[in-house]
Amino acid sequence: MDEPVTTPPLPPLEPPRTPQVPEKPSDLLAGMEARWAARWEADGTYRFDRTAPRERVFSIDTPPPTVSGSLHVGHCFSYTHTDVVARFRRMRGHEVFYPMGWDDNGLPTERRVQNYFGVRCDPAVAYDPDFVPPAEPAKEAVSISRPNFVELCNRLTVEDEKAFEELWRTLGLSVDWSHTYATIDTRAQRASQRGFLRLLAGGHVYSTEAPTQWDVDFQTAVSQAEMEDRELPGAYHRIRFHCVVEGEGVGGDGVVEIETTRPELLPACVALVAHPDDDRYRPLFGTEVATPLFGVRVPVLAHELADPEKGSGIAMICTFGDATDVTWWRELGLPTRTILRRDGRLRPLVWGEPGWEAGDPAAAAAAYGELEGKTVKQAQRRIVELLTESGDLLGEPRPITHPVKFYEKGDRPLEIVSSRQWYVRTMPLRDRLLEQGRRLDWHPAHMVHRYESWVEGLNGDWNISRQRFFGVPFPVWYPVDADGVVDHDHPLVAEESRLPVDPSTDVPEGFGPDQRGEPGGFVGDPDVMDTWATSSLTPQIACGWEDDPDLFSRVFPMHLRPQAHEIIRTWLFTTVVRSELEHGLLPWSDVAISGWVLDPDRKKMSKSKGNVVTPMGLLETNGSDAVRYWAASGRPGVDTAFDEGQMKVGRRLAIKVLNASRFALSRLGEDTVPGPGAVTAAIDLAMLSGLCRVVEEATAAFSEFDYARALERTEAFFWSFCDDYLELVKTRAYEDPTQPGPASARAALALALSILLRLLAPFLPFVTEEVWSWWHEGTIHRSPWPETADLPEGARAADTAVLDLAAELLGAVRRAKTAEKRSMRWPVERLTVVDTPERLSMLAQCQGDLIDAGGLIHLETATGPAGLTVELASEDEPPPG
RNA sequence: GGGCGCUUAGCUCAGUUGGUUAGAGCAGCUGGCUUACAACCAGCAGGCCGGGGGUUCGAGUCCCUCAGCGCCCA
Repeated sequence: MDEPVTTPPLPPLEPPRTPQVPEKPSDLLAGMEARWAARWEADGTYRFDRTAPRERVFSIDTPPPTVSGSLHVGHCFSYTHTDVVARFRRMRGHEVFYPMGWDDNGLPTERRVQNYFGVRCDPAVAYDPDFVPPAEPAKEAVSISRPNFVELCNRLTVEDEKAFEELWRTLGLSVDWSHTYATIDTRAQRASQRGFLRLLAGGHVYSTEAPTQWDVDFQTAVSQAEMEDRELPGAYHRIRFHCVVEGEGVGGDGVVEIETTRPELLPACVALVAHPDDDRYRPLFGTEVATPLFGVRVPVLAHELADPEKGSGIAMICTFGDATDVTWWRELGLPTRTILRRDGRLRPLVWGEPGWEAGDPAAAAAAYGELEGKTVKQAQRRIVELLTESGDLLGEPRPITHPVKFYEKGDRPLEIVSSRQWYVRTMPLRDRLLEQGRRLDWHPAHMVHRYESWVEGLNGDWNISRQRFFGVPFPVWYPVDADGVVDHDHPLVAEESRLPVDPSTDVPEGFGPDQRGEPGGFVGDPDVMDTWATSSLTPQIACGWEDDPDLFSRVFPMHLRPQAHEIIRTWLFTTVVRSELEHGLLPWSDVAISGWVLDPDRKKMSKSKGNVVTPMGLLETNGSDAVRYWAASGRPGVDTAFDEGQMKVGRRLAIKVLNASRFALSRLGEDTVPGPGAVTAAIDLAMLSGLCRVVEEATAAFSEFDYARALERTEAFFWSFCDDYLELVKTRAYEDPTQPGPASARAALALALSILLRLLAPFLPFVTEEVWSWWHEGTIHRSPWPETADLPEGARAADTAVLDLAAELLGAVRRAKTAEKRSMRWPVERLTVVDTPERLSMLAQCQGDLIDAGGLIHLETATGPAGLTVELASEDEPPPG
């Protein structure tokens, strides 16, 4: 997107009132999350103002969590990253559009419903309006109709969504809960179907019957994006084919030996293939050989993709063993011999019929009869025995390890079957998609490589048909001709105004329900869409595409897509595809990639580990601010170890904020809080000068989505502010407020605290809001992000040297006391400082504070080579007080 | 096979365009109940910056190379 993120003018900071400081602030920690969450909801603190002009809007394409998956600590981690950015932008004056979605569409929900209720969806079963699921899942799954199954899916996801919302509210996500969607809800279905129909009208989708990657357990097609390689043991089997014409073959012995890892596919063999330059096989090209056991005549052909180095250099082509088989089949114009059913078992065949001509049909049938009905694994074992008996298996199988394609959620290797599917034309778009991906601002920048290598490696169009039940149906029907043949080439599409439709119950325009499945009638498309076909439209769904044009014009294209890196090839990629095809635009300007949460052994946090420590338990034990602190310490894109120790550090920080605030605000007393102009003391200006730099750095880091850096800088400053500055000004701030020194200290305290609280507010929304409420009327989360202009001129001009010197000398005094095993209250008889005239003149500017904080009785200075002597008061001299 | 990232204290990590003596927190150790905070504070100790080579007045930082770990793609 070319449109820059602008910084709108900030609202003025509301003047503070007299602080009301609680006696023991840490008592407030219990129940703090619930208290403020309820208050923010009641006040509409995070409500999106939909009248805001587009220039002021910052919109976020929140990842919809898979609600049927388990809640785990990784959710708290990555969603906090987005939330701190959202809060920063809001304080910068943006109107933040931050909706929440629920991903309930698809297979994870189906699986959960099957296990939870003990049911199985069978589309052949009729709808039972009175169906009640078993109280306890029975051993044998109950078959129920698709509408009943979908009802159960909807019922369970509502419960799951409640658990997520509860977690998000407790964690303090500044989501606008009036803008939520679910990927299976009516709006999402309408958008998905409308999106599909637009693609169809634009010629960007097509349906075809083609070899497809198929999971035999889930019995659905899967797309390239859902596939993964797994290294599996296998074995090369050397098998002998017999030449049809005597005397041919390698060396004229009448045989050709191939090697294959899938001997069970021998009945599906349609050709042998070798490289065109391979001299061993060149004489055979154009001849025919017969498959062992089955005696089917297949040609020997040449193709560049045959690898002379692999096996014996000549391969058998089956329909279909792998993707290369598909390429050969297509490019060499080979016939199809399908032997696998969609459940992964070998189907019945009649040998001798067209396509299955065998030298000896009875023998072929006998051999095949040993395999029919078996799984590929079982069939492989048996055919190896048969080939051994016939003498066509040569030597022992040679074990190897090789990558095998799996569905990422599957347990058995994918098979390739021919079936009718809808495809989105992505291949012609590759260059354009690469270009668009590079125009995004990636955080961290190197994540663009994940996108590039994915797009460059695309090997086919995007299959969006899934043979499943809980999903968005395709809004199309197909005419059935007078002979009962379905015409897939002329789909009957739904009118956009009718969407969403379910073609299994709704009927196309101009037809009656009684014409379903009849000659001259219609049939509905039986499939549902790939979940990514819906999730790729989250910007459109969340922004109200077509349903709410006014909202859409203000929030789309969006500004930020936050997500994890493992779904760059799915969610991010498909969203870019859809936005390009529908709008010709990038869907967002910036992408922020979160890392993973690793367990202490540096492995990706597993579900079982995540379940041991529930995220809600973590929030309750440590407080949400503490968990957020841990999460925000993980830099963008960097995998981060699960570390409850870091949460304890966050907890300490949160408590420190409460206590330090109580201290600073209690100095301000009943009087008016002095304004920044009252800051005159050198050491106060030095402190504010340091804070000025922190404001600059935190703002710059946040603007680049580097929240971790912003936190680190702010936190480091805050601790030294507490340890040194507060100690140094403690006494002076108590003194007569009408005097310039005390007035300066109080003004500096008030200003620094106000700025520090606001810098910390995105990370620690609960304690900062708590403290803010002690002395301000409104919420801190809508107050302006601090700017250097808030600081007095003198502070911006000053450096931190005076404070650094005072802290250094105070440190020396503390060291001396610790070395003598004295309490910090023990008086110092004499501190002698020898240094340059410049340093001594700085010391003169802060010596009052140093004397008070160090308990110095005498401070002596001299010009000379730097040196320092601390003399503690003698032991017989009792400490004062 | 191609690519991306990581490797700094016992652990988790900062270290921006090369620039004083490499930092923080946790854990450890030694002390201290100090009028904001014992849910705290002060202090101490702890490093061949993965190995090797190079550029430079100067390298944790830049270049080359090797190794290990993780991931992406084929």
